[in-house]
Amino acid sequence: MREAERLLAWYDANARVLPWRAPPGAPPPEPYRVWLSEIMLQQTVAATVKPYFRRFTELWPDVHALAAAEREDVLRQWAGLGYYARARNLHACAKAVAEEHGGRFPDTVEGLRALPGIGAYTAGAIAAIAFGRPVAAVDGNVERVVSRLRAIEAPLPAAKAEIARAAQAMVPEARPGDFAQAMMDLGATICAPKAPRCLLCPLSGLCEGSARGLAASLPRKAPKAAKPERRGAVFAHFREEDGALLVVTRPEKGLLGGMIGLPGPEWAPNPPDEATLAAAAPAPGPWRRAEASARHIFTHFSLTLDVLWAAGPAAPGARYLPTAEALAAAPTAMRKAIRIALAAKAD
DNA sequence: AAAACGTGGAG
DNA sequence: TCTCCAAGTTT
Repeated sequence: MREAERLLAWYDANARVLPWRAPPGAPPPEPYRVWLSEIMLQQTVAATVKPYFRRFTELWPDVHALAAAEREDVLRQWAGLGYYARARNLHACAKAVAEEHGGRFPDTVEGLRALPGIGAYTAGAIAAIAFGRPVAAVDGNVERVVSRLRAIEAPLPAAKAEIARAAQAMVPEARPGDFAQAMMDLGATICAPKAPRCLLCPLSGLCEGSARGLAASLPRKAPKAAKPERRGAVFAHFREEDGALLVVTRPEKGLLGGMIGLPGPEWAPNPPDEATLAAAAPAPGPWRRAEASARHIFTHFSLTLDVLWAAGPAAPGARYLPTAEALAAAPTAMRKAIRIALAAKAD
């Protein structure tokens, strides 16, 4: 318990001020806001989340409002944040809470865990922060802090269970929500991945990793696979009357699922040949090739997208969006391609 | 159980 | 320019 007390004392003086957070010791924020922020924060730094959180809470102040929203609007507002399955699950979860739970989030780890998009970490975080349950919320920060504190040398992900047990053993009965956030703040600001600032750490005297000079090298991780290259092409078709851009909705599942994009052949190790290109063109052309290509790095592969553009009469049955709207609703990879098409057309 | 799934900031 | 990787979940 000594660890938790030190950490909470540090948190009382050093807690980051964040829009989804209550000050140390204050009553917790609404579960809806805790949940929304936790989903957005998955694999995403706080600074990136802030404007999205503000926008979502303005548009949809509670779970009923979000449940009643059009899914397309939710995805559009999420555009740019990445991991779009989160947005699809967010909407599904809002509907489940509104329709099956009377608009109230479950207040237990098990109940939360059953909702779409809520895994072990997020269930723990909501249970602790919104409902005061004495449970650990083990994210990347906590794995780092705990593996250093206990000098756990087994590599991730094998060490996950051991780390989770050690984390749970640290959770205090009082202020478990503040404790969870304190662990994350410590990991984000002091117990940093590369250069831990042990001199400023409230737990340094209790830290076995620091004592043994191991802190900066923990947690150990299995080496990651190399990133393959993929090539593709997209067609930017501008409707001649008004310059609106032809867009398609990407397949429901998979990469950028449900988001809008520019049409084009499937991405492959090699650039598409002429026949493949011709078969994928959404309108007659003639197509001009932009000088620049769009380059985008995804989690598990790198992509180079050639950009072909043309202006002409509307293709029958196609959807056209004003370019500003297309840009706003598109995921980043597609935004890059659209910008290149716009620049080429302006020349 | 390993792989799929985004993006941008830091060093 | 390049590597690392951040408040993970799903299949």
